[in-house]
Amino acid sequence: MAANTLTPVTLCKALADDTRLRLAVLLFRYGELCVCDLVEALQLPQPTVSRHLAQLRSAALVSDRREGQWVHYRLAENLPSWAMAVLTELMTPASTLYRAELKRGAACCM
Amino acid sequence: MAANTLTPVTLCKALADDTRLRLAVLLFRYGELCVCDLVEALQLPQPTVSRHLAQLRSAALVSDRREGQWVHYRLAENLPSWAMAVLTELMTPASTLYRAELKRGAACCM
DNA sequence: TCTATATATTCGTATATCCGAATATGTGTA
DNA sequence: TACACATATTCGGATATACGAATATATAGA
Repeated sequence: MAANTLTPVTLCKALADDTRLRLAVLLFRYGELCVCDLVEALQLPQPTVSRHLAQLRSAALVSDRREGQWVHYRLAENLPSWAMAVLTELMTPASTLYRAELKRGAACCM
Repeated sequence: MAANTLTPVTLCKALADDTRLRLAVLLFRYGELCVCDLVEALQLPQPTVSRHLAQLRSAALVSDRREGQWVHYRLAENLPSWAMAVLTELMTPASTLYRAELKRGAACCM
């Protein structure tokens, strides 16, 4: 899983999975969340969430920051503007679909 | 390959392949093209192009129109506005990447 | 050091996806 | 009907991807 340059296809592949798109929606909405928040919001096993986060990371779509035992994920800071624009346009319909996740994402493990 | 409702994930899956994204770029740019134009522009075997077009069709992203021996493809007319917005944002970087295809796409089989 | 908690990775397997090659279908024309 | 051209589909195999289960790693605190 080599680190990729973000291209249109790379971005689409990264978001072409329900779990990863839901993760992206949560990070887009809340800015930064730790893995346990994401696990709780998505109601999926922790290894599943970690694996998908690793894919998003290898697509250069998100970055992580460790703080003690927790690892916080966020959308990559240096995202190309076109990628941010695509994400923004996807958020409108996705936020509607994933309302339940967004609700659960409001809680924080800290 | 059942006909899908267009969701954010469906759209991303449809565009998560180099060939299909190039097809989308061509159709976005030229409005309507027949299969032989697309084959010429992409420099790929005709069955390959047909198969990918079928996937785009089953994602409800494109529609086709037969005219004699030719079948013309275009972006679906009834595309949800969010999908058109996402496509529009993807076109900027994709058009840069796929300049050669766009150049070849200017020719028409008629 | 021992333990608990948070997160990441590996392994095995099931399923999906892509492609080339071959073939089928549809349409126009002689 | 026979043939040519445009397009679609099927088949078989290679590769990619997703998942559950188990395990490994990292950090904090007793």
